[in-house]
Amino acid sequence: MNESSFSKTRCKRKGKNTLAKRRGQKYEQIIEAAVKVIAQNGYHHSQVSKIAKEAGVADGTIYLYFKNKEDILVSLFQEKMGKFIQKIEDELAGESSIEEKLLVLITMHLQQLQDDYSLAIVTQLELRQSNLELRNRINEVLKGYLKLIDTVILLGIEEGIFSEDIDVRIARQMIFGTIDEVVTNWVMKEHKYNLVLQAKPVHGLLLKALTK
Amino acid sequence: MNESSFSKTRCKRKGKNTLAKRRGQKYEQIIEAAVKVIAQNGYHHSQVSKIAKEAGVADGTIYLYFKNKEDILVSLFQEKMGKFIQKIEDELAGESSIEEKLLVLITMHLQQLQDDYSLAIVTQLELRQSNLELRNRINEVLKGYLKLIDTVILLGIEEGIFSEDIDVRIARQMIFGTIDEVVTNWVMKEHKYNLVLQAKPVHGLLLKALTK
Amino acid sequence: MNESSFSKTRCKRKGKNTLAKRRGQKYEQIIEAAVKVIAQNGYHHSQVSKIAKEAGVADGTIYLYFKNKEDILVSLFQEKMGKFIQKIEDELAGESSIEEKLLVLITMHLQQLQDDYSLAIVTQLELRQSNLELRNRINEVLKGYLKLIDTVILLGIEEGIFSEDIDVRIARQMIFGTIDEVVTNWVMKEHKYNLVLQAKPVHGLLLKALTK
Amino acid sequence: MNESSFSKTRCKRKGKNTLAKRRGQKYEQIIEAAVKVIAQNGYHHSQVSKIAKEAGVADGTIYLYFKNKEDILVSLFQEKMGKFIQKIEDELAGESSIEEKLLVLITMHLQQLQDDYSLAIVTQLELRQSNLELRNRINEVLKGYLKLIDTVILLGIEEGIFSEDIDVRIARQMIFGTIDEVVTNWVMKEHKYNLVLQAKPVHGLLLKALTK
DNA sequence: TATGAATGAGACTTCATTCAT
DNA sequence: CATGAATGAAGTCTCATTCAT
Repeated sequence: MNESSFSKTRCKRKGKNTLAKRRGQKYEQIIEAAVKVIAQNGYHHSQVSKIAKEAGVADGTIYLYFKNKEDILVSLFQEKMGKFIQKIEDELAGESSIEEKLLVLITMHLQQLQDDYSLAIVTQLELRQSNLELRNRINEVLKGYLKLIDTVILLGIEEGIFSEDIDVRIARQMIFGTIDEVVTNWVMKEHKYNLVLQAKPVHGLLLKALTK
Repeated sequence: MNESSFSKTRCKRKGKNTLAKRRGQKYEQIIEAAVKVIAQNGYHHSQVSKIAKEAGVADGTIYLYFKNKEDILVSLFQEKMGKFIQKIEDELAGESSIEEKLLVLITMHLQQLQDDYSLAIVTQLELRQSNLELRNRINEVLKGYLKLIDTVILLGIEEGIFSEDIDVRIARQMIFGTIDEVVTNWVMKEHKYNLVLQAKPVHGLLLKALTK
Repeated sequence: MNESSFSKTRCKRKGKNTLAKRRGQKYEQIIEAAVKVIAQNGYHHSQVSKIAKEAGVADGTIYLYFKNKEDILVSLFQEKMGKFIQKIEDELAGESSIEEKLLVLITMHLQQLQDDYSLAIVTQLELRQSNLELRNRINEVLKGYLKLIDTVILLGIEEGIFSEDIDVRIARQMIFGTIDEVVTNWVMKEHKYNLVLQAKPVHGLLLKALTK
Repeated sequence: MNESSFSKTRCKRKGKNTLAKRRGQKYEQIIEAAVKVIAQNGYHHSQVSKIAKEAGVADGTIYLYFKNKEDILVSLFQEKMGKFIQKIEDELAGESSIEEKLLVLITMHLQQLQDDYSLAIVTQLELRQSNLELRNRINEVLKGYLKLIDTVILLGIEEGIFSEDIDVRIARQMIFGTIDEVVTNWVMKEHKYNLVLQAKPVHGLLLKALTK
């Protein structure tokens, strides 16, 4: 994910052809199939028919659950990112010190992508191969995560641990940019090393940059 | 650019049409046209015919200078990135202190992309919409820049300014990831603010992270 | 046909679209359209779109039934030649004397092509405008016919009518080469005379060559 | 060659741009290059530029000696066939008996193509991949050879050796069709056996067909 | 004569989406 | 709800030919 995408908005549709049923079992099936197929074949070789086959449904069925192909991608990102953020938020709540909170954020970010390599490929590489419109929608989804990072930074400043001179936006871009870059490198190196082990040194550098 | 691409390799062409041609006026014309067209229309709407028209040459002429459409992109990146790095290297040579060197690197990176918004769009957004093979070739090109960053980090450690505990790879990922994220945000916000002004605060944070 | 092509092999298609489809009505439609279009316009001016239009289907539909353009040609040949041979075989079974069998073979060969001038153009002229790979596949199909000719020759020898000194391969090449040349000439002369009437004199010469 | 092509006619061209210079050294070079390139790469992969390169001339130079690409093919056939026929005619003159003449004709036909495998590929396979117009021009060239065959047949009848009931056209088609088929088979079998050795049995069959 | 860089028309094939069943 | 056969628009690349030098 680039720091440019994340949200919970859903396209509304009216009348009979609404996608109200988005919560069916097939909806999940298709999302999972999409992650798998895109991770395996790459964005440009992931035809709707291939996703449908992997999901065990007919091509046309896709369009009962998603407006179009792009909508699969955005929904995929929304689904996965929603859970991604939720987990981090839950974990953060249990920590008291700001240093711990930052470590947890970094660790959880790395952990979750290490645990789901297919998802990592999709978020770090394949999902970026999209047009501007799609990227903007993805950014809406990403915003939730960025706000979470902002919260941590602001809390650190409030508590007097982080310098009050810090430009929050830039600090957030540093945190997200660094972690994102670490993950992308890991993916491109075909995850040949332990990603979560990078959390400690990353935490060290970022904390040093932020603290008074 | 993702921290994953940069080099000087040139693809070979068969027969008479070899590298010699790449120095022709038309070669430059096509590269410039490609940057403009891709920045304007996005990667997926930049047909070869559109680039040819913008360059003022026939469609077929493109193929006298480039192996295929993808080759235009890679060459574009090589061409532009070669100059991009060269400028930074030149500027770095003039600075003595490591703090200044880091500031110059950040500033030049931001400056060059601010000065060429079309190029910024292409490197930050459009060029990432490529398949894995293309991305690997781009990464080769990017390597030169990453090595440059490594050089600065190692120098800082040598001089006793940066902590010797620093993991160079991670430090490099932080520096590149942060700057890259700053630029991408600027591009996605449609460059409504001065990008170079971000250099100072970015420098402040990164320097703080690295110094003993 | 050159003495070099004939078979029943079917190319495989991946996924759902397998041979089942080849029995659809559209499959036949496309084959018939291809014969007509190629006979009228020549191989090199028979675009897929033209064939699709003649068949009354969309361009893309062609690719649900055929792997590519070449596959239309091979399938066409297989389809038509299969019936061609079958008819001759059926007719031969009804004849007792070897002389009659040879006459039937010649007559049927000429008759069938005279009855379908479009097919004659395609087999004698257009289908030979293909690359080596295609020609080899066509030859596979043709083999069935050549074997049929061999059968007749061997029977003649067995029955003591044909000389046992005969080189079967050469005799077969004479029979096929002669009939093929007669048909090609008829086609190139724009079928201005009755082709079947050539059967008698051809039969006379060939029989004389073979008999003891 | 199909029994459908051969002549000495040359397209006339007027004014300065005439191809009067067709007898230059380069003319021969290009013809030889064309035979070699077409035999090696097949008709469809024999671009004008490839022939030019093989001939050691510039692409444009081709057009000083030939009207267009097709003209190279026709000229090639004319050149080669002219010599082909001449040789057979010369040889025939030395023979007295009609049986000997027929044997010489068959042998020479096979011999010349066996001696020049590149030419055999071109005449038996590649040259047939042409459009109707080209084929008609080639047939004009071939006529000379067919007339030669007719001459032998008529002589045989005159001398009372061949039956006077023979249809000369059909006899000629049998002779040419048989030899042509024998050669084509040899080429497609990648000339793995001695072609000239086929002359005797072919002669035996044809002579038997024709004699009283 | 000779060159060879430039031209530009032309076609195969893919694949997201629809809709009759 | 589900299907999957059918659609048809759209784009990359080749290569015969030209023409300024």
